[in-house]
Amino acid sequence: MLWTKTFIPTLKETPQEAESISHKLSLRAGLIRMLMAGAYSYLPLGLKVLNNIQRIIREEMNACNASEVLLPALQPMELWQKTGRDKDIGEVMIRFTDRRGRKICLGPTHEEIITDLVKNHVSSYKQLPLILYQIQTKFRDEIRPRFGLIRACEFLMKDAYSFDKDRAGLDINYKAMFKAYNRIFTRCGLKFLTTEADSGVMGGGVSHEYMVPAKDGEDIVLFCPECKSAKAFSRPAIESEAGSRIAGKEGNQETCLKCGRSYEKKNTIEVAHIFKLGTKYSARLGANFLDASGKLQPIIMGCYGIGVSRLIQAIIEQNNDKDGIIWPKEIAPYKVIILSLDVTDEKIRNLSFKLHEELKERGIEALLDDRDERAGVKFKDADLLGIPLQVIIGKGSLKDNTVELKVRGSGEKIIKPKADTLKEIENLLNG
RNA sequence: CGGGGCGUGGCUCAGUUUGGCUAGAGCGCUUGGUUCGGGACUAAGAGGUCGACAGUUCAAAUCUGUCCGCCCCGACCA
Repeated sequence: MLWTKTFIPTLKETPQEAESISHKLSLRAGLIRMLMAGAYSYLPLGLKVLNNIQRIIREEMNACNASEVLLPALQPMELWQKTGRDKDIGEVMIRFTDRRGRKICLGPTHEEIITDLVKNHVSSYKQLPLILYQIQTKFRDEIRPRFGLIRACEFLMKDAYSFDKDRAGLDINYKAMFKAYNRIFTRCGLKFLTTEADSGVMGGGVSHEYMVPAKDGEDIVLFCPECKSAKAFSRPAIESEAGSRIAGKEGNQETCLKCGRSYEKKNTIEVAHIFKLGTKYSARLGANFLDASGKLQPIIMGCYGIGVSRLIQAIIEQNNDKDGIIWPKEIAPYKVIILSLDVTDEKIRNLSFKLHEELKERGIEALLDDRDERAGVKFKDADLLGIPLQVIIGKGSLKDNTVELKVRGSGEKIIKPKADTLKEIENLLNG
């Protein structure tokens, strides 16, 4: 892709609206723009990142024999009244009445909808287990949207639902999802913790949260440095510039239950939450099946959510330096950026375009900075965007018949004979 | 919703305390010249209902009131 043909509005200064690092960098690198509080537009670079995250999620979900569906955002209120969650969820749900007087809401989550769907088509134990998932926009009228994509009123979620004939089946699927999630977040370049958590409004029994340690994270986790166990913490402790402040309820468990060590508090971003739902939804909505002995049973369910759009910023929180973003390889919007330092020089220009084509032929997506800008501007923007590998084409490389590469993460600069360019790029990307 | 902060060209901000001439600067944008490997210099330009409405006043970006928007802290959550 040519820079001049796409839309990458980078900013030299941080817009007033941003406070957290990831929010600032998302705006500065031209990934997103705010339309209103809690609603963001994804620009070309942001969308590419979002798509890469989705690709990883799909690969790992499909590997668990989960099948992708896409459910409506428009939902009838009746279904929510049947489970009683219309009251539990309350004001967070965006509701309205259509022209025919139907009571409608914009889906904040989809347990009711998926259960209703499965109810009509699963009637035998022979059809179980079943895992369905979707990547879809959720709507929540959040009390306080904040930190850009971290807490938005319209956001992208991956939600998976497992349907089993017994508890043992649920345990198997739950474990499979747990492992899949570990792979997903590792591939996203994240360091993360898992905690046992409250299931809250979702209901059911066991649940785990995936928490990404980040300076500006909203959630506090108690982490045991000894046995590496972690625990959700309901009392937030915010380190502010004015000093540390503690608010909320007292009397929480301060030492590790397993080894007695004192917990460390970590600020984190919750990127996923998985639940063993049991029969809460199936029983209330009548999603039953006939077991091997011909007895009617409610389907045993689990649900598994990932905050997809939120992940963009969670990843940035853990992968940045003073110059900008440092994308993990699988997430990067482009693998390579070619800095054509002087596009008015025909030789430099031709060499840059030629490399761009050659990379394309090899299936390597590169961004070619073909703007008529000074070198300094291109260096700064390339660092800001965080594309893993920079190929710098200027007078120097032309003269010596060499190519100059810079690895964004390490800052390492590599000079190689021009003939080895493609080989070296492939080595660096695969290494 | 409660507490705090902010709102002035696309972006960052000055000016508001103490009302006073055609509302400023930097960045960005357009055109020319000089530059050209880490966000250049220079000249000439374009671009603003000073968040909105109402009020006070000879006179309002500036004072008063109401409303709206955005950010931060709390309850909520992927």
